[in-house]
Amino acid sequence: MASSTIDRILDAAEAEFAAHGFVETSLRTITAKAKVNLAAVNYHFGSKKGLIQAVTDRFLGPLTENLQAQLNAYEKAPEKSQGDEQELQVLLSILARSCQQVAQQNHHSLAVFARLINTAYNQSQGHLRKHLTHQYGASFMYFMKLLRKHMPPMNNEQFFWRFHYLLGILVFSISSSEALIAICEREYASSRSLDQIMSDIVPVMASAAQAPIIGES
Amino acid sequence: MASSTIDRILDAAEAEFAAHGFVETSLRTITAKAKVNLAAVNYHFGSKKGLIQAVTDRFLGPLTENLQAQLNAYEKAPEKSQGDEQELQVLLSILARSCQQVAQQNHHSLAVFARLINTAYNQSQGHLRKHLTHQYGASFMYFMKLLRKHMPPMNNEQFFWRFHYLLGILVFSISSSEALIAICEREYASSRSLDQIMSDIVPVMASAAQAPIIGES
DNA sequence: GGTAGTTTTAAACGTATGTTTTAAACAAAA
DNA sequence: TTTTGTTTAAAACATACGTTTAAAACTACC
Repeated sequence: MASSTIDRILDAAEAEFAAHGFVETSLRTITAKAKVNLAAVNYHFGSKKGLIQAVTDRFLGPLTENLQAQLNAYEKAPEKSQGDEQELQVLLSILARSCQQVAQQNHHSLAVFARLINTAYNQSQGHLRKHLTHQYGASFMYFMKLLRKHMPPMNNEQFFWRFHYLLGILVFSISSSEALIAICEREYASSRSLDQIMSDIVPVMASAAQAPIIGES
Repeated sequence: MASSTIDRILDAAEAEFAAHGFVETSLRTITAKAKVNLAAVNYHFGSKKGLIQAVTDRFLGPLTENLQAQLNAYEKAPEKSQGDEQELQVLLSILARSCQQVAQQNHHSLAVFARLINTAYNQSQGHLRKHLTHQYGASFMYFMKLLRKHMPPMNNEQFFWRFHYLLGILVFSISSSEALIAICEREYASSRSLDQIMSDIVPVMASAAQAPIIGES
């Protein structure tokens, strides 16, 4: 079947991208791992850039859906007046759980996702970032709106920055998780999973979200 | 003079590395910008990897010196019992100020530094990371020791993770600063400098540092 | 001023990359 | 079975890269 080739390419690409980044992995490595002809990538995805986009879209689509569903359930449930700290943790847990669930049930690599965000924000030009915000921005806007309700009062710009500081924790932790886990095992003889990291960062992000605003914009 | 060539290469490399990352910038771009022959890089630095290391060593050397000096002054000054929150902010401000000072007086790009850390932690192999920890680890260990005094009680492993969560805020903010500043100007018609970002993240990092420990290792 | 050591230069080398091409293999419909 | 459209295959293409080479230019010292 034709889709078998496409899927094998996507799976191999995702794994290699996660392990070595986008630029450092060649189409030849991917097609070799996928046991597919080299030209198949350009045939099915047009270009390497198209493949990268396909890999990330395959993850971000289900993620935004899952996130939206969980946020709807959250808003319906009348578990009010828990305090902002608790509420923030609930919301951030939802985000973390969404990432994990989607990654797990579709066998996706969270590291690819994190590196994509990283790459998107590191590009000065920002074509990838614009694609992401244009395609999936709305879903995350909704999440941000809910999050903001339980953060200290601040203007839009201040919230923009604060949110990206939180994002830094998430993105760095996930994209560095492989190295950090390796260090942890060598240094403390303790094994740690990505799931644990995702749980760990929730209270840390919640705390960071609640840090007082000092300067005026 | 010979050092002129070396310095011009280092300056050009730093600027290009900061703008486009390590892999995406070619030696030809660097040597063209430095107005230097292509072979000069391999002659003076041995390889591209050697150049990257030279660029980062040129920053990290002065940084650790500066940091050490400021930390010594901090420890001598008897400004005790300010509360952990305050003390954390003082320490993190010292780190931020060290980065800014060294970057400014030597005209270095902080973005290069941040991207280097990012790259170091994204490599599964981690040669760069091992070089960094071996070369400059001791200085930062000292900083971490001071920081830990004002954080919730936790074991070594928990502190290891928490510290890297904080690092995520710093690294992501700086390495994405160009994109974030551009978005901010377009979206909120407000100009923001990297100096302001460095000040902004101090209380956020302090808050994150103080987040309660929930799970047992 | 000549000589030894160092630096710069221009050119080439070898290789790895993304992409394109052309034909063959295949699938499904007539 | 023939035909038509789609997918796969092998090969070549063009280019960009890091690196090396060998000679020229330069510098400093005797």
